[in-house]
Parts: sequence; structure tokens; C-alpha cells
Amino acid sequence: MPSSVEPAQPASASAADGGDLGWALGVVFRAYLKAADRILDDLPGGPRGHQVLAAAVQGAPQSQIALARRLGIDKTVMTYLIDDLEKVGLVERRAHPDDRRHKQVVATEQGSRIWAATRQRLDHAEDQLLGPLSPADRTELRSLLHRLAERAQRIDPVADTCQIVSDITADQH
Amino acid sequence: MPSSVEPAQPASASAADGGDLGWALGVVFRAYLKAADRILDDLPGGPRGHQVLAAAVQGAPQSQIALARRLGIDKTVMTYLIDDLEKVGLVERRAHPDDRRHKQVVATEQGSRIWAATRQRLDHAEDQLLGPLSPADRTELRSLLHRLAERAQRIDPVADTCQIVSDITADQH
DNA sequence: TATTGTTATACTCTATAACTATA
DNA sequence: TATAGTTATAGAGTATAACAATA
Repeated sequence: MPSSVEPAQPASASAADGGDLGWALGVVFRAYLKAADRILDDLPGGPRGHQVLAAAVQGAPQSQIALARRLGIDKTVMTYLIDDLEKVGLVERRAHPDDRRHKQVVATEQGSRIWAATRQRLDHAEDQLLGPLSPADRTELRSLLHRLAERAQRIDPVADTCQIVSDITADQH
Repeated sequence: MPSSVEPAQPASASAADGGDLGWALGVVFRAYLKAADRILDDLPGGPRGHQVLAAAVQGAPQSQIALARRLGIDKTVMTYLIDDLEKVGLVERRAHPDDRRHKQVVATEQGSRIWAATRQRLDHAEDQLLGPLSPADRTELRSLLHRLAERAQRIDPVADTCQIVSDITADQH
């Protein structure tokens, strides 16, 4: 193991307090995904399948497109996701009484049970991910991230797909 | 716009202070990527190309594999990334004098200029992303994320690829 | 005409493995 | 034998467009 060729300091650490927000976000997000993937291995759709299931269990019934926007998923992908969850009997589609174009996604009894169990395991995994932080810091981080996420959601609810991006980039060149 | 079919409250908000860390991380990370992609449209490799360039400009020269581990990129992808950056003349590969298997990635003069310019634009974009937060909260969030990222990095430096994951999942079933 | 949801196609990423060159 | 890097292939994931049903 040739330690001489590995620099002692990580390359990007010098900008630790300036930029590099993207690097930290990426590392933390990937670490979360890796932990979540282990737990959600059996669940169709993995972490995203769980988020759909969570929405179906917890909140008021939502249409597929509303879910897609909130979770940052393309509406076509949402179709496949719900297909798989429905096959296993975790959620059901119901036509909205007032607008039959919308299909509400509701959880089955089994879906609720599975969600509660996996939610518990996810909580444990999240605690491990936040391990280096004090309880107060964990709460602070969760709160800050949620504030940002809610705002980002309001500003740009994924816009169904990414038309907006190309519109904006167009006048930069 | 039929507002009656859209529930007033987002579905996952009820768990806002419990779980849902993954949702918030995902939303914020995607928002960052979207903003960064606009800025880094010209740069080969997008955000990841920029991170490689940043490492080459800022720190001590690192081998490709060290970069790959730090940035959470597969070593084969790193090859393509550096290929593209080298074609455009932003970085160069140099054989390490002590171990010629390693190739150090160093920035060219032009690479340094480009990096400085884009870094400035990224700083601006990050400020906009963190817009809802007070200056103190921004610093706090950056600090918390960096602490987590550095720790996650030490615990699991991407392990070149994802062997570890399957090892661990194996004894769960 | 506009919107929800579905399907099919093409494309981009990514993982995997096989290979080389150095050690 | 083990590691750094490269290349080629196959598979997963994603975007795009076209379509049907409803409003």
C-alpha cells in the first residue's frame, strides 16, 4: 500500500467553507441512498417506491402527477413505479370522483404495514447517517434541509419535465 | 386549473420532523444539480467535470483513482471524464515519478482560468439556492453537511465500486 | 384545446468484466 | 499477486414523443 502517492489532505478541502456545497450534498445524498437501498431492497422501486408508498399511507390521496411533481420523478416513471407497487398489493389506483382523469394513489392495509416497518428501519439508518452530529445538530440539519426543500419545491415543482431548464439556458449562449 | 383535486397539504409533510430526510436531501440535491447544470453546460462532464477540475486546480495532484473515490465516481467513468477535460485542454495527465501506474491529474493554465470563472458563478447559484436561509443558517448548513460528508467519506470511500453493498445485503435475506 | 395517464422508442448512464502496464 | 488505468459490452435508467380518455 504505497502511502507516498496519496496526498495527506483531500483535494477539495481547501474550499471547505466557500463553495463545494455540491460535493458535500452529493456525498451525503449518495450515502443516504446506499443505506436506504439496503433496507428497501425488496420494495419495488427502492427509495422512490418507498416515497410513493409513504405519500399514499400518510397524506390525503394524491394524483399520480401530483406525486411525480413532489418527488421529482417523471410522470412516465411514476406509471411504472405504481404499476410495480400495485402488482405486489401495496397500493391501489382509484379514479377521482370529481375528475376521472386523475387517479388517486391509496395504500392497502398491507401497504400500511410494510411502510410502518420500513419507516422504522429507515429512521434507524438515518440516525446512523447523522451519527457524527449531536442531537441538536441533527434536528437543526433536518430543519434547514426541509426549509430549503419546501422552498425549492414551490419555486420549481419539477415542471413535469425539464422544459424550463432549456428555456433558461437558451439565452445564456 | 381544478384546484379541488389537489390536496392543500403535501402528502409527506406530516412526517416533516421525523423521517423524510431522504426526500429533503433529494429535492435540494436535484435543485442544486439543475442550477449547476445550467452554469456548467459548456464544461465537459458537467458538475462532475467541474469537481475534477476543481481538485486539479486547488489541491495537491491526485491520481485518478483517488479522485474517483473522493467524488463518488466509478474509475471507468473517471477515465472518460478526464479524457474529455484533456481534449479541451483543461487538465493534463502526468505519470507519477515514484509509481508510474498512477497518473496525476493537473490543471492547465486555461483550466485554472475556467475554473475560477465558473466557481464564481457557482457561488452565486449556491447563494440563490440557499436564499431562504439567513447568512448564519447558510454557514451552519454548509458546516453540518461538510462534517457529515467528511465522515461518510472516511467510513466508506466508495470502495471503488459497490461490492460492499451486496456483501451486506447478502446476510439480510 | 388542455390535462392525466399510458405506452413505445431511443438515448444516456452505469456497472461489469477483460485487458495492459506497472509494482 | 495486486493495483492503476483503459476499453468494450450489456443492462438499467431516463427522456421523448405519440396516443387515449376526460375535462
